[in-house]
Amino acid sequence: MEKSLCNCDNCDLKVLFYNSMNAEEILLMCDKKTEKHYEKGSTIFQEGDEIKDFLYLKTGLVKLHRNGPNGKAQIISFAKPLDFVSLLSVFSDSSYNYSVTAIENSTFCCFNLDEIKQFIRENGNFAMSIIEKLSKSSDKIILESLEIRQKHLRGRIAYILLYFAEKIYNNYTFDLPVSRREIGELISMTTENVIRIFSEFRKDKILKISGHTIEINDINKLHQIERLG
Amino acid sequence: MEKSLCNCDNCDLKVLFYNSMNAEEILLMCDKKTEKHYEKGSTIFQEGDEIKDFLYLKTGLVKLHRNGPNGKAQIISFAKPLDFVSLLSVFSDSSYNYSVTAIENSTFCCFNLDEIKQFIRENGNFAMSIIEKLSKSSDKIILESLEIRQKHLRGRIAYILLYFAEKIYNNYTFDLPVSRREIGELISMTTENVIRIFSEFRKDKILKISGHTIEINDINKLHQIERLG
DNA sequence: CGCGGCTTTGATGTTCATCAAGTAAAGTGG
DNA sequence: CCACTTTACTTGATGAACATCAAAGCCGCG
Repeated sequence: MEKSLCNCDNCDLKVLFYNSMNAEEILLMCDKKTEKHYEKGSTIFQEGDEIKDFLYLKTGLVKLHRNGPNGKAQIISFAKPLDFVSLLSVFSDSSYNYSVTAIENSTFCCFNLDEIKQFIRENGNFAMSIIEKLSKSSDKIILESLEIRQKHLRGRIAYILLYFAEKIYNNYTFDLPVSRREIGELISMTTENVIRIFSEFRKDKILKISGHTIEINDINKLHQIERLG
Repeated sequence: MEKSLCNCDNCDLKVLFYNSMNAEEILLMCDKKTEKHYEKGSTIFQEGDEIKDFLYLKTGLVKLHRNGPNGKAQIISFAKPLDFVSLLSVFSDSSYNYSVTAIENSTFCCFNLDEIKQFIRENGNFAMSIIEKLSKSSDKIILESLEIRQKHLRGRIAYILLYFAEKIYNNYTFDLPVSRREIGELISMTTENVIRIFSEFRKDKILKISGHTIEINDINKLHQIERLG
């Protein structure tokens, strides 16, 4: 959790985030920003923590998760670089109603939330950018959750495999960054059934599996299962 | 779908929506606003329609819904007065990715979206109000969807009954504004099972049912089922 | 009156969670 | 480095939860 000033010259966020700022404003913002690094497996914040920062994932991969009232763990979403992480809660509550944990070593850009809010008030274009980004992020999570609710288990597994391949790694061969249990927590099914359906897909020659390494062999069939399952 | 200028003096939205405006700005906004009335059952807009307006539900009850890729209908959420209806899509897309239909006779306050966006740029406090409202609405929908995914059918029915009683009608006796099929579409289960579990709850003396009129007799038990089911 | 949509119940089979038991892999302390 | 513990993975058997199919009654509406 070392802290250091960010070198904004090489910062990918600039294009997106600083769209609406002039050079002077960028410098100002840059000065107030810190970078924080988290090791794989470490907790960024927990359900119930007070919201003081506005966080933006620069590198790595994290999971947003919570505990249901029945005690069952549930993963809300994964976030990859340039996704908001401060999404839910941040503008609607004073404390987080979900936790964030690093799945891979991750770096955050970290702003003071009050300063961000102040800047929203002062800079209309920045406000619109935030609204658009926030809106897109929410839409995506809502749509994904609705889709998963309509799918059978096979469809859900197809969905998550294509998600990793096409949205996260841009490659039909990849290393699963999460356990079978975590996949179950994300798409609302038991660990055993995650494994069972992986095996089915392997037997049907749709996948090659060795440990956490997945190779999707029959992309069309997987897409078909995803759509109809 | 009659149009008329809104009488802002008696408008409930003023407190919430115009929080950040001075008297002059309110008058300006008021001038540009129209009210639209929709009869029960009529369509406000459909999936794919271009987004030109910013809509706010003043009176009535509507459903936000969509069609899954498999062709199955799905209700995303109900919206009651003072809820945003222009929520999903509006700031993130150029066309709606869901439809809105009136469940009860409904009246909307209707603004031009571009003018709203312009006002967001010009008025920082208004921007923050919009962000907070948008954020709260999204959070609610996301959380509800996550909760439903973890519940068994009995828990889902308990959930939706308590939702109508406590969130919509503020009364443990109420008329269901929707069909059994629509309830199924909202909480992802078949019409038959909605009916079956209604019957179970009736046999267990938790409910009295006659047609669309529901009376919740055992509130504690229903809450318990909602939590653990 | 007849048609279509909503409601209800029962019978049936599929999908899925749970339980159990075993193997493999990964971390821990001596 | 090895014994030990824990956690992850895997498969099978079983029963519960759920969807589907079928049939019938009800009601509103043209």
